[in-house]
Amino acid sequence: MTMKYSRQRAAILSFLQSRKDHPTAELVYSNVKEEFPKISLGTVYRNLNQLAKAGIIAKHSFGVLGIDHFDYNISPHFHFVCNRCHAVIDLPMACHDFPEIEAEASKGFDGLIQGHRLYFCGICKNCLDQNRGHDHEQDQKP
Amino acid sequence: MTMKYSRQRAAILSFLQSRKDHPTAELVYSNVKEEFPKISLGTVYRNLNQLAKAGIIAKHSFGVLGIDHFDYNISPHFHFVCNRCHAVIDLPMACHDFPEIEAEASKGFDGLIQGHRLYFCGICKNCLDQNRGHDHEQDQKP
DNA sequence: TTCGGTGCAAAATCTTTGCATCAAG
DNA sequence: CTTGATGCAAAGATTTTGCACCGAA
Repeated sequence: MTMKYSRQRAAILSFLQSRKDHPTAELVYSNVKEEFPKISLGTVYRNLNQLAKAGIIAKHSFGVLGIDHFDYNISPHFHFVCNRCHAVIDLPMACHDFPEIEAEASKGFDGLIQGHRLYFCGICKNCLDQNRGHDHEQDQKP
Repeated sequence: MTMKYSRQRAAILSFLQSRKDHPTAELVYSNVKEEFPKISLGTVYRNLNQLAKAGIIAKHSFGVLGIDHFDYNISPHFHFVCNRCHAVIDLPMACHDFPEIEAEASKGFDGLIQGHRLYFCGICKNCLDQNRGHDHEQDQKP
């Protein structure tokens, strides 16, 4: 199924390119809506999924609330998810794979291990600054 | 908020205890329903979440389809998620933490890193056996 | 008797899909 | 013209919640 040009898809991709955070479909929608007031959320989802399937963008699902995040940066890198505000942030961490991890995981395991997912959790700088010296019962468990 | 005994919750916990896979709420529901035909899915969710919050069971969200999995085994261990059938399987892998990973992730990062999540993906033994020598376009991307 | 638990149904979230129409090639 | 893309609304799938009633302590 070849991909035909569309101004909506171009706008979606361009918006994604302009941000270094990892927008949700809803956020993409509300921003692209400024240029295309009649665009529908369905179109946004269709295009994001299509671009992801084509390997042009990346779709990440961190277990948080079952919400997908989309990333223009498809080069391998690690992510940080804030336990408080759920922001997704790139880590500057050098991206060496940990190949020994998969080798070790294979020991004594019947199936075929093809890859692994690793991401980090904690409190982002914004949230740290916002409430110093408060209690934070609302934090998620690690 | 103290926890009062209920036969439904006991049955849910007992079912979870009987399995070494990681049932979804729906699966817990359909099984406990045999003993309590009138139990509702809402009750199952309320109890699973309550037990998880109390630290009696674990709730895992692997990015797959936004479905939660519940685990009677709360001791730290690693998981494998099948890209084809989405089964969640415990790995026999020795559970040494990789503490150097978090130290390295902190370098050059403003926020506070409190933990990380790591799990493995691939094809489980069942799926490997079921279709040898076929194409597998339906496999998810790593 | 009191207060947490249950069943039921409705709602909240996030995402996908059917269909008539539109527009790129 | 042909086929993919859009907008809209409806439906899916998963999880949560309001409420009246039930049952453990």
